[in-house]
Formats: sequence, C-alpha cells, structure tokens
Amino acid sequence: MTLSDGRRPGSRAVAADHVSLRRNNLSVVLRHVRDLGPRSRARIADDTGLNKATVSSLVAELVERGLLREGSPDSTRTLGRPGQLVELDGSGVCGVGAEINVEYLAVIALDLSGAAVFEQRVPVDVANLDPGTTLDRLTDLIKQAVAAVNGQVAGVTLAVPALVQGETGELKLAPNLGWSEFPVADELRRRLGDPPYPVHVDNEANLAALAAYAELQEDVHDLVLLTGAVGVGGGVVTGGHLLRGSQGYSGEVGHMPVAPAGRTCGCGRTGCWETVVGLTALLHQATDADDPARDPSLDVEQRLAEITRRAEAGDVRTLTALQDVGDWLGIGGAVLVNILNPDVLVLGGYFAVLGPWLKAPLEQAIRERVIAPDGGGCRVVQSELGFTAAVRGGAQISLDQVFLDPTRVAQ
Amino acid sequence: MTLSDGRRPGSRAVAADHVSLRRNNLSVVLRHVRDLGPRSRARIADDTGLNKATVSSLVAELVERGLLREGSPDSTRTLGRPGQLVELDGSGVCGVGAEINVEYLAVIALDLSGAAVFEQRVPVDVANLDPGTTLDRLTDLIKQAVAAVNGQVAGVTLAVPALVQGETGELKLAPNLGWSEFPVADELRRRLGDPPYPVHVDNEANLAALAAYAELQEDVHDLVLLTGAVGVGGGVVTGGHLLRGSQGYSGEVGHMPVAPAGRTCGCGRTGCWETVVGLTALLHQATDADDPARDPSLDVEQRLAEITRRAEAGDVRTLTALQDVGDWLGIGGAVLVNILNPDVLVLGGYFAVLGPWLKAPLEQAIRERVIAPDGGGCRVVQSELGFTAAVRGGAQISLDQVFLDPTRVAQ
DNA sequence: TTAGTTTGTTGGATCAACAGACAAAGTCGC
DNA sequence: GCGACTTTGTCTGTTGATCCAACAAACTAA
Repeated sequence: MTLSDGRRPGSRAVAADHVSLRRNNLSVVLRHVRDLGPRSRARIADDTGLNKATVSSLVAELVERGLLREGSPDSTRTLGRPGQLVELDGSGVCGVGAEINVEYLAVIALDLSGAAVFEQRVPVDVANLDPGTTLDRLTDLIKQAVAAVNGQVAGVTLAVPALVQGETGELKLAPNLGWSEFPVADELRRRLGDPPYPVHVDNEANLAALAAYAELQEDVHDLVLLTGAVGVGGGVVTGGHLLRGSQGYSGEVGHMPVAPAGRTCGCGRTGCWETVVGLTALLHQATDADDPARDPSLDVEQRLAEITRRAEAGDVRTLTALQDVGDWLGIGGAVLVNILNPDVLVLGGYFAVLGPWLKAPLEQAIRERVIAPDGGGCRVVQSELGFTAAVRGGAQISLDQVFLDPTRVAQ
Repeated sequence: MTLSDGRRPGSRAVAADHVSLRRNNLSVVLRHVRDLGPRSRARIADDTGLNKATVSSLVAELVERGLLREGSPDSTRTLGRPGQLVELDGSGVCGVGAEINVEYLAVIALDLSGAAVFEQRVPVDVANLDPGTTLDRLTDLIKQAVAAVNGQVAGVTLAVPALVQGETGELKLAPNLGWSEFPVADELRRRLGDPPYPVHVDNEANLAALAAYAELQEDVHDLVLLTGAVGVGGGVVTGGHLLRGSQGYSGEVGHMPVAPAGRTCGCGRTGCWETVVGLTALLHQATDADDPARDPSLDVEQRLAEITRRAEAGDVRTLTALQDVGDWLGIGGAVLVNILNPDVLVLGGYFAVLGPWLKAPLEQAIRERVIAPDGGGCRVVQSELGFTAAVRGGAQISLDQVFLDPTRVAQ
C-alpha cells in the first residue's frame, strides 16, 4: 500500500525499479517540505521513516536541481546540535496558468512555493472575437509570462468555461463563448512554437476546484467547488483527486432540473439550476431593467460591489433576492452533498463575493436535506481567490507534476 | 508517475524502500496474470517492462505463496522454445462477503480467481429482529463460509443498506432495517472471535458498484451503479476508485428532489427520486392494492417475475408504469451523468430485472438531458449479478488487498 | 542434421536504501 | 569553565532488488 496507492484495483500498475524508487522518495521529501514547512534533515527522516543518510542524499539532489535550499539553523530546538533547516526554493521552476473567459483573458505564473511571479488580466469581449484572434492575444500574454520566469517552465494549462475532452484537449462546447468543436490545445501549442513543456486545456471549474483544494491547507481531501457566473460551474475533488469522469465532462451541475415551473434556460429546458442561482437570476429579482447593476457592459466586480453595498445597507429587495438565491443554492447543493459527501463546499465566482448572505441558507439546506447525520460533516466556505482561482489551479497542475517527479527539472 | 500513482497531489505519499519495491512488482505480476490471463514469464517481462530474470524471481515467490501456479506449455507460439504458462492459483486464499438486507442474510466466499467456494442466502425478516440476534445468525453463516475455505481468509466485508461511517465501520442510520447508531464492525469482529483477518462494513450500493466494476472486464474506470429496491441506492466508481466521500456517506441519490408535486417520502419531504422510481412506486401504478405482486410478504424475485410476465404479454397498464418509471429514472440518471460523466450506468437490483423496459427511456433521457456531446459517451447496462452484487463486491474488496500486496499471504 | 528462434536461468554489476559508528555543535549541571 | 549529554549530519560498509549479458534448453523449419 505504499508504492502504487492502492485505491485503483482495476487499473494496471507500473513496474518499478531503482530509478522510480528514487523518484518516489525525492517526491516524498519535496512534498513533505512543501506541506509541513522548513525542516532539518533529521526531522524529515523521523517523519517519513527514511534513513538519515538517505534523506541527506535526497536533499542534496533536490538542492542541486534547484528545488530545495539550505536555510537558517533551527533555533526552536533547545537540546543537542541544532539542525540546518531545509526549505523550498521556489525560484527554480514555474507553472503557468491561463484563462479565456467571457469578459477577459488572464495569465499567472506561480513559482514552486506558490508565489505569483507574473500576473495579468485584460478585459476582452471574447464572444465577439473569433477563436483564432483570441488565442493570438492569449499567446502574447503567455509569452510575456514565460519571459518573466527566471528558471524553467513546468507547463502551461489553459482554463476555459467549456466542455473539454480530457485526452485531446479539444474544446467541444462553450455556449458562453460561442465556441464549439475547436482543438484549443493543439492551436495554442502551435502558437507557442511547440514548446518543450506540456500544454493542457481544462474546464475552468475543475481548475478552480484544484486551486481551492490547495488553498485549504487542512487535511481535507474531498470538496465541491461551485462557481457562480452567468452559468454555474462545478468542480469536484474526491480522495485528493480531481474528478474528471471518463471523458473529462464531469461537474456539469448547472442544468440540474430543480424548478420545473421555472424560467427557460439557455439549454432549452425549463427550471435548470442556473436559471435560479445564476447571476442573471439574482439581478432580475434584485434590480429593475434600467439599473446599472444589471448592465452587462459594465465590470462584473463593480456591479457586485454595488449589490454588496445595498445588502449591507439593509435594502429589502436585495436581501430578499439573496435569500431566494441562497435557498435555491441549498436545494442543488444538498443534492451534490448527498451524492459526493464532501468535507467542504466552496463558494467561488460571484457566490464567493456574496457569500455572507448566501452561506446561511445554504448551510440550513444542507442540515435539513442531507441524509447523512450532521450533513455528512460538510462545511460551507467562501473562496478567497476571487476570479484568479482558475488560473491558479492551472499553474498548480503543472507544479504538481514537478512535486510528483522532481527529476523532470533539469539538473 | 509510476510508484505513487500521481493523482493525489495533496496527500502524503509514503517513503519506499526495497521491500515496498518488491511488493509493488509482485503485485504488478499477479494483477497482470489476473487481468490478461495465463502467460509465459517471457511475455510477462515483455508486457510489464520488467527484466526476464526479475519476472522469474517474482513468479517463483508468488508460486511459493500459493497465488500462482505453473500451467501447461504454451502451444500458441510456433517458433522457438515454448514457454511455460503461469496462471492464477485461486485455491490458496479467499475473500468473504456478507450482507444484511431487509428480507435476507447472505454470505459468499470467492477464491482468488473469483470462483465461488461457498454461497448462501437465507430469508430473514431483519426489521423485526433486534440487531444482536441478526448479527448472531449472520456470524453462523460467516463461520460456515470460513470453514468451507481451503486456504487462508483474506478478510470479511459486510454490506448493509445503511449509512456507514468509513473509518470506524459504525452504522449510523438504516431506515429500512430500523437500525441506527450501531457499531456493526466491532460487534461482528467480536462475535467472530477477533480474527486475524480484517473485518469491514460498507454500504451495499458501494460494494455492488465495485462488483459491477469487476464484472465489466473492459477498460472502463468510471461507472455509476443504481440499485432499485424499496429505496434507491447509488454507488460510484471514478478513476477506478470507489467514491466514498469524506466520511463514507456518498451515493445518497434516493432523495434527490425531482417531483416537487409528488408523493411523500419516508424522509418526510415530497418528491424524492425514490418516491417515483422505487419498487413501491412501480407497484402502486402497475397493480391494484390486492394484487399479489404487491404483497410484501411474498418473495421479491417472484413478484418481479410476475411483472416481467405481464410486460412480456403486452399488458398496457404494466408497460405504462414501466415507461413512467423509466422516464423518472432518466431524469435523475441524467443529473448523475452530468455530474460524474461515467462510461457506464449500471442497473442493479430490481432495475436490472426490468432492464429491458427501463433501458430505452433512460438512454433517451441521457441523450436529451446530458450537456456533454453524445451523453458524454455514457452507456446503460444491466447487471448480471442479481442480488449477489453486494456480497461479491465485499468478497472482492478483501481479494483486492491481496492483489495489491501479495506478501499479506503467508509463505 | 543444422541453423535459427525463443525461453528461462545464472552470475556478476549497479544502484538505492539501510545500519551503525562518529565527528561536530550545541545545552545543561556543577 | 568543564565534562556529561543530546542531537545532527556524514561516512563506510552491508543488504537487497533489479538489470545485463551470456548460455543452456527446447522447439521449428529447411
């Protein structure tokens, strides 16, 4: 139960040799330092069960690869010879995350320690541009990010509000962008000049869920992330793994039928969840047609700030609308909690901004509608990542590859 | 990406040494023979990438442990020295699965090759017995199974139609049994005399999903199993792993709100999925109150056989009821497919028996209501395991432990 | 009968982790 | 200030698993 992780009885495991043994232990040490902070070699040996001599050898190799560095002497211990702390050396390698969304393009580069080395977000009306032009503009941004990186680039991952086929990275359907059947991964790879690092494409909510997973530093391995926008996206992490499904189309929660007598959805049916919890639903109830908060040409964050202001001022119409959206959020949220039993339900996108008003009704619905005792232990939290969640998740997915196989970084 | 399986970036991997390296490769060879059938050492070496000499050594150890045996010479090859086939030696070790359900107790013992060495199912009115007495009777059955096993017992796993806490094996709530807050795992372990093998308890649908996963011999690693009974249970396998959620309470699909104007459910709400697709819903629509097919004191399988007979005879009322249940099944099924994007939706329990009539409306709903193109590639199949799915899954879960760590079997 | 092919074993090489000894570097008590 | 004690990190030699190359065994085909 140590090498192959034991939870995949049916899948073919891979034979191991000295090289993979070493790779595994390099990964163990590197992740140990990431997760538990700077440590002396002796403590790493104690914690992991590895031999002191082995840890010294592993640390030496990781230092040589630029992934760890020697820090200050350990001043916390009082007895005996003080240890030399070993800590993450972020600068050697970066992961790049990019995003195409309805109203903007965004790019971020994170170094190994999770610090942002480069970050940019530009407003772009993607729906009114052809995919090629959009991709050209995004490529420019990514090239800037790559240029800003000191060391090596571990990979680029692009987030899109779309159904993306897992294997090929082909975009199948992005209603809000007006794109379909477009080989984004290949097109982006070509524009970047077939770079040596991997280029992937994934669903926005999936990547945001990964970012949320990394954000919670606790011992939590099952979460559901809900991103509120015009539509509603879902990302699921279960057992510490992103749930992708067989073709990468998982997490389509927006069209759950919850209100049969409700409004018509973009998908053609009536009563889909996103018709009652999407941003449009909130604005229709909380504002008049000529209210600037409802004007889609204005910046979303400013419009949300206005709604927040009204709610804080105690405006009854706004509060009622928020209560209603929260109630509907709870109905669908409880379905998800019943199926997936997560530790945490994370509110992202506009749900996070308006979290103070949405959390209570959501929590109540979980208590009342989830069959497991005490809602299966599920908590509701607001993401702090704002609209950077997806790009961060994309950058992290590349960094994870380095943490899992430190030998990917040139010596 | 070989040793630790790479899909769990956040979890702590375990340091590896020579022993775990050997264990991993023993497992690889054993599973290779299980999954791809008898093979010569040379072919195993070719397929796995291991060295011929290494495979010889690994096979020798597995033979010594009674997990593999030398078979006949390979007659398919025409050129060169014929290889000695190596095949699974089932007899050395067995997994035991048990089940407590509303109307019966069941036990099965499967050897390493999946063959049933012992199998029994006795009708018991569990709801009218106290838990202790039921467990006494089950213990008798399990002891018979253990006695029937030739070699070693790898473990016992009990399936219950209940919410079971993953870690402790405590039964939290089993409405259909009338049990709650009962430490089944501990109680059973004690009655078996604290045996050397592990004793676990899990949800019935979870284990049935595992059995269905093993039943499909294809390269499929994402499936959803639906068991139809008075209630409806769900089991999810994703990425080859059973989805348990944070506390083991996943798969509670029965109380999805799908029919707000519908019948009152046992849970107190109205319109839960199981009020429209549970066996009761079908019988209420298809039969009169005095119809023997509706009589709960008769054997379920016989009542279902009667329904099948009527449907085959073209009885309009029966067919209409089946069509309606199928339509409702599709509405909830599509929600699950949208969230989980499985390769396969497996019909179990009474859904499997009446599959010929339920499949078509369910497939139609998936085509129409799933956002992913072509329903995300999801197929609907009927389980062939009947009411033995859960016990088989329980037995297999113990056998999986042996396949993952062959050194668990005494030499 | 001989050449050619494939299998499975053998002995030695390699490589990574392990075990124990030990010097280095600090604290504590007297 | 000094010795006893504790802890760190390195060094040396051992263990163990895989790999490599050579080779005998077993069979086919010409």
